[in-house]
Amino acid sequence: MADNLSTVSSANLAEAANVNPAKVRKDLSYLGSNGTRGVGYDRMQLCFEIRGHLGLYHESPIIIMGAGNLGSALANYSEFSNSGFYVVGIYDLDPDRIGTAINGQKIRHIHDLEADVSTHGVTIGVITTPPEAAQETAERMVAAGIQSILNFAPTVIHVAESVNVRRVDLSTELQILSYYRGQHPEEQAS
Amino acid sequence: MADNLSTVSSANLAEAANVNPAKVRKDLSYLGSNGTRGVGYDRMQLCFEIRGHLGLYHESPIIIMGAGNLGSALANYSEFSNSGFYVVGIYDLDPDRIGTAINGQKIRHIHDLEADVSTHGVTIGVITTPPEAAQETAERMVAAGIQSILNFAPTVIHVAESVNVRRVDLSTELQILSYYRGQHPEEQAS
DNA sequence: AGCTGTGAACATATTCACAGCC
DNA sequence: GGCTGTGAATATGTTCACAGCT
Repeated sequence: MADNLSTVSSANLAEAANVNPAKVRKDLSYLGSNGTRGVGYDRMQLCFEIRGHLGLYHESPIIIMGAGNLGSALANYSEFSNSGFYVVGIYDLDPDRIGTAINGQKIRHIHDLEADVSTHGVTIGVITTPPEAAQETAERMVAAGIQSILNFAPTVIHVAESVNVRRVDLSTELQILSYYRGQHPEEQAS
Repeated sequence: MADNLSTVSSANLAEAANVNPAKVRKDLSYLGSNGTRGVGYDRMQLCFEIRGHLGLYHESPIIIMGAGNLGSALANYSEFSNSGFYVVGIYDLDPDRIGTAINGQKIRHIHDLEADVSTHGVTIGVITTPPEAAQETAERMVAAGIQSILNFAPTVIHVAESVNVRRVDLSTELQILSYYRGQHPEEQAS
């Protein structure tokens, strides 16, 4: 790791990310050939290129559906601002929660959703509702104009094919760990 | 979907999970052949089989490192109890938080970690610390006897190969959505 | 007839290995 | 000499398609 300051090699990156150097090179090659043979990748150029490809130069507004513990945690998640996202609203049905502020964000009633989405041009929404409300919530989000959904509720939601859905299930993650424990001593990620 | 009550077909399951029926069958076949040709899978037997394979018949103790918003949210996450996990301790360094209770769970000082892990025989730990503390925390967990780590900190941690690590990065999830938006109208998950 | 279980076909992802450039 | 970029080789994952059981 005799680090040159302005440059980084696929081997360096691979070590940091716990992956194979060839994979780093192949993946980066899809963004165009930005490295210099015999030298490596220019750090700044690489950052620039990656951020560009991820669309992080325009900050994207997101909404959070459900102001329970997880929704509140996400509203406070400062990492989002470093990653090109900002929360424009947190929505709930519970009258006790509505109007309460989380990290400067007022919790809003779900009937403000449609207006907010169109005002701010939001296309990404996060579901942190209880599982039984997730499907209905998803449908309402889609109807309001949301195109991409990150679903933390432990349910599979069904929406139009054109809507992008990713599911993150915390229990499932633990179950996967639990399953691998003792069975496969190999690393599967990092 | 002419549902028989005690039996379920790979097509039923596939529809619910948004995947291909053949995949369901192939996956289930790894647990042994539990279906009946011409009929389907017996619901109860299937549940039993899957729970067994995931090791959910013995409840597993877990610990949570970091009592910030996310750690607190996880401590309250009721779905864990339905999935075979229970939280034996939440640990933090902040003196203002220690002793405070979250959902009946007292936040404990990190120096109780080693004793608690060995007393309860904990093998799974969750990291919800700030990123700069994650590596150190992971090392301490491993030294205490933790064998599987679920890492929510936006950092890649490096530990012995024998330790199972899964990373869940909330910003990355959004970035993936953001990347796919507009590019691939196909579904990638559910 | 209906549905599982699975080899074979296909698709995708990862790694190797080396030519080509600096 | 050192490191990228990439075809070819390998490994893994998914789907097809159908034989075989009920």
